[in-house]
Amino acid sequence: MDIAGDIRAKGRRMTVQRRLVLDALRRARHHTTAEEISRSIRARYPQIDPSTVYRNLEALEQLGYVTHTHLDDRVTRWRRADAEPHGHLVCRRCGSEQEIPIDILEPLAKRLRGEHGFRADLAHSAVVGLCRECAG
Amino acid sequence: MDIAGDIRAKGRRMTVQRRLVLDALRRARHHTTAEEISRSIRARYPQIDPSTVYRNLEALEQLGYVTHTHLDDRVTRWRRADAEPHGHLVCRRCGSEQEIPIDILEPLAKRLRGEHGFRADLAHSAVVGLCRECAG
DNA sequence: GGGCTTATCGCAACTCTTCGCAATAGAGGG
DNA sequence: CCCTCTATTGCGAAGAGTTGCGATAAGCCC
Repeated sequence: MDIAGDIRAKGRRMTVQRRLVLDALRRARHHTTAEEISRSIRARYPQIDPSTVYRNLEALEQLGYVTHTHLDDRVTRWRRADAEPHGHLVCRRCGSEQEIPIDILEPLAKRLRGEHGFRADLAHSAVVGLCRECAG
Repeated sequence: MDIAGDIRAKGRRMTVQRRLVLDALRRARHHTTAEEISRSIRARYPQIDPSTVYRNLEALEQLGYVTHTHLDDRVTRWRRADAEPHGHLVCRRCGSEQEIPIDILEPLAKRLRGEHGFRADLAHSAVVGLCRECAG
């Protein structure tokens, strides 16, 4: 697919900055933070302002190319939208993270939809608790 | 129960500032933010620094008197630990929040415990998605 | 009550993120 | 290729939360 053309078709523009943000997300293996992306871009292109990175992540999310997730801290994690969705378990004691298949969360999603008409996105936030080691 | 005595027994101290934070949480009906608590205290006692409020919330959480929750924004919500636990549904479009009985989330907690040895605290983070109205 | 130890405080500096605004530069049309 | 429109940018400043540090005062012992 032609991202640039698609973006233009939606009345938005493909700028150098936007492409750099997309590339940084492409290079990143896992979830990254805006601050990390900003630093990696500014290493080569110091003239690019952090606020531009923040705004582009938001714009790219609206356009459907990236999504964000919340682990247990207050930091927003970003990744490409075409990566496969999964859930997260985060230990509140040792901070360890593990990914889990999304279908484990499905029954709950189904129930929330049936009983509350609520379409849950259970990949959006991590499940917080105690991991096997910390629970003892 | 005597909170002051309990705190001292744990080698911590009961200060004026700590008591004010506890009182503010007691007055608050629902989840509040650190910033809100800080403002309400500083209205009467402007000499109390916001950082003191943040540090006290953290200390009181360690001591077991308060807990925090994450809704969909980056803001941490605080409440007394003795309030009854419940889950949250937050609509990512309209921002509406609703509370749900915690036992709806129980089956998932049980499964995560069985399959991953993970003790999930499903009241800790809100479930994000689309509410009935916004899902259409 | 006085002295001692150290948890806690207020302050100042700093980080991360957001916002308003004037300047810039994509993109479509002629 | 030039012109026009406006999405987007960089900058400066403000918000919100965190951290280091010297000063303060809570709690314990006598």
